[in-house]
Amino acid sequence: MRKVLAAEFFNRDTKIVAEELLGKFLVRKMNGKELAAMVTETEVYDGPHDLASHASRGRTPRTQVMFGHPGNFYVYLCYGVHEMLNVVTREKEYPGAVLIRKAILDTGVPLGGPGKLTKSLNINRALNDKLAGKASGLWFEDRGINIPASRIQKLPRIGVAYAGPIWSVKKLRFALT
DNA sequence: ACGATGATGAAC
DNA sequence: TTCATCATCGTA
Repeated sequence: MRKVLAAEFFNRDTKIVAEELLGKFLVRKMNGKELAAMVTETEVYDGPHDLASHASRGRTPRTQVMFGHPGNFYVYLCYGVHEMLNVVTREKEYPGAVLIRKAILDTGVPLGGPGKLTKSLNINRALNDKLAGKASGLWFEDRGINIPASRIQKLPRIGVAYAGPIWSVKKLRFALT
């Protein structure tokens, strides 16, 4: 079983999408070859009220992507150094996204940390606002792996202390054990 | 513990 | 146009 995830997969509750992306494969086409990595850690950035989300400051040239089409990538530069990969969730006009934080190559090599993951898979802002799919050279696949809820750990998000005492501690990071 | 490194958004 | 800030990582 090998099914490319389409836009409707992402047009759902952001937490559901973040949870269901665990065990799915992120596939990158690079110079004719396909590199596949199973997603093992995600983070939820959901809605205008989420003070950790870029969208909490409203629609800006950068964040408009989050208000856009579900299934599009949101890629931005972090700390002037690292490209961060997100997928947009929910219907148009509602800002939601899932940050892809970790994955493991089918060779067993872990891609740990969102900055290292994008570097390894040659992902950058050229993919910003592009639809996840074979046309863009980067997509998600369901390869039939079923993840039981007992294997999903819910933890606080990383690096969001600026979001304040409520939003910084919410357990919106999902990790596969 | 800290510096690299540059885009972003808000203020002036 | 300036300025503080930042969804990280490698080195110390």
